[in-house]
Amino acid sequence: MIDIKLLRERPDFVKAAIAHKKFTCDIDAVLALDATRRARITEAETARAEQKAANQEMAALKKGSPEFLEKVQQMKKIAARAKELEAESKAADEAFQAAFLEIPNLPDPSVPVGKGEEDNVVASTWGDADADFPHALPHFDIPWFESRIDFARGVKVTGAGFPFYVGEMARLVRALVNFFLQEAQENSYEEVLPPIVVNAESATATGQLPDKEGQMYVDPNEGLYLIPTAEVPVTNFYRDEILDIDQLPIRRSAYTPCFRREAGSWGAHVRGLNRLHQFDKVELVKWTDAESSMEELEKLREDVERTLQKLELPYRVLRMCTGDIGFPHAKQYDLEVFAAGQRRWLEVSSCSNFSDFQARRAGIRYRGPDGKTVVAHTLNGSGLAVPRVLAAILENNLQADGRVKVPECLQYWMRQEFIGEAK
RNA sequence: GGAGACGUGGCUGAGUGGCCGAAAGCGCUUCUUUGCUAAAGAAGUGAACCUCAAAAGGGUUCCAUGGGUUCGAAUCCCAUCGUCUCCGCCA
Repeated sequence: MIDIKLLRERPDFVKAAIAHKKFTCDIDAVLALDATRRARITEAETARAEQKAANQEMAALKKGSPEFLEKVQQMKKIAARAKELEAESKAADEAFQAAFLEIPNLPDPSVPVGKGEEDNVVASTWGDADADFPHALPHFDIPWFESRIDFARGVKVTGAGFPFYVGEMARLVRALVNFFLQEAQENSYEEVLPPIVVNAESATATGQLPDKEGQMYVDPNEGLYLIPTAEVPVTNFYRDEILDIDQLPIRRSAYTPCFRREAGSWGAHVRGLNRLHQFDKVELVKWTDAESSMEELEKLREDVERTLQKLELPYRVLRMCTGDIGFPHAKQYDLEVFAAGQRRWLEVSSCSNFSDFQARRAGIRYRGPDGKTVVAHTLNGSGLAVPRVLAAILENNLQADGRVKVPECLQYWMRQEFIGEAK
């Protein structure tokens, strides 16, 4: 949710700001609904105040006296009218809320204007994607790939997109998770191990509901959703709470499996590890005050970049354009590693500032220096998603002899320098 | 899963139909006194929304959540959720 006051006071500014986002909404209709709603609320509250005042008088009368009985008859009418107006005001409010929820967050002025993917700006690159990777292969073409990451048995046991990681590959995944968590800890993020199913309130607060319901796995018996990202439970940690400004910024990290139905997005470029229904990810989440979130976004991006650098994978940073940032996003960077076998850039992290948009939905506030409550800002970024990082490692580090060199930073957990030895 | 008890403000806890947004205590904030701290005293101390150009002020709502009864509900009824105790089951 954006700030309703801003919408009322500067509707043209809001319209202009979201004009370049890929979401459409009718600002004027929302404003009209807001006006109606406020009129209805005032009516209903006036009627209710009248009723309450009259009720006070009743309390002074003797019960059962003629005056009392007469008053009761009058009161019935007033009560009925108040009830009616209240229902109207509630309906008007719901209509407004529903429409208001459709308004996307305003992009930050620093976000490049653009229509879609093609207009994203490469902000920086690290490493040499043009270097010679003489032995690189798409990871799914490595001869031993299917014996270490077993898609066929995953299909048998669960379905497509749920592979088994076997032996040293399972250990490599675990090594990556450990490494990511350690990096997060070194960057002052406090680790949490959250629930991986959430209720509808949580999914709504972070913006998965109502729009992206089809992307989540649901348990209709309990009304619970498997999380598509740890962002959901972790951000909701402080839902409906008022924080102390001295606590901010709060930094948290969380490892979880993530579940995505990816309905409709199956097709080309999704072979192997490129897109899965279940994958592991370490997520970084921040809560900040209203002033410092942009600065914290840069720090968040730098934190993730350092981790990528330690893995020695070439990557690039994209400044996502207005047409490609998400619904709740004010600003977003995507980090993509270069997978030399496929010769493709794979998104491994998305670092985002939601400004106060998510926090307003989620009721996350803090008490400002003057004692007033202020809506907090929330941010998050992957730090990092495992399968695509794994894919890039397999492709880029493939040796002439068919083995894959384990990055230095993972050897502490792997206790071996190469994987993919002939079995 | 079965039986029972319970869910009130930051916390403890009163309140069983109108005078209750809610006693009292604790905590917290400010002030006074004091060389400092402590102690003592005084005042203040929830949120959301509507109204108001803004502030002040006024108003409405909120006693787990959602319905209902009633002129009137924290208080009565129903459902849901949660907590605790006992039993069963279980990693």
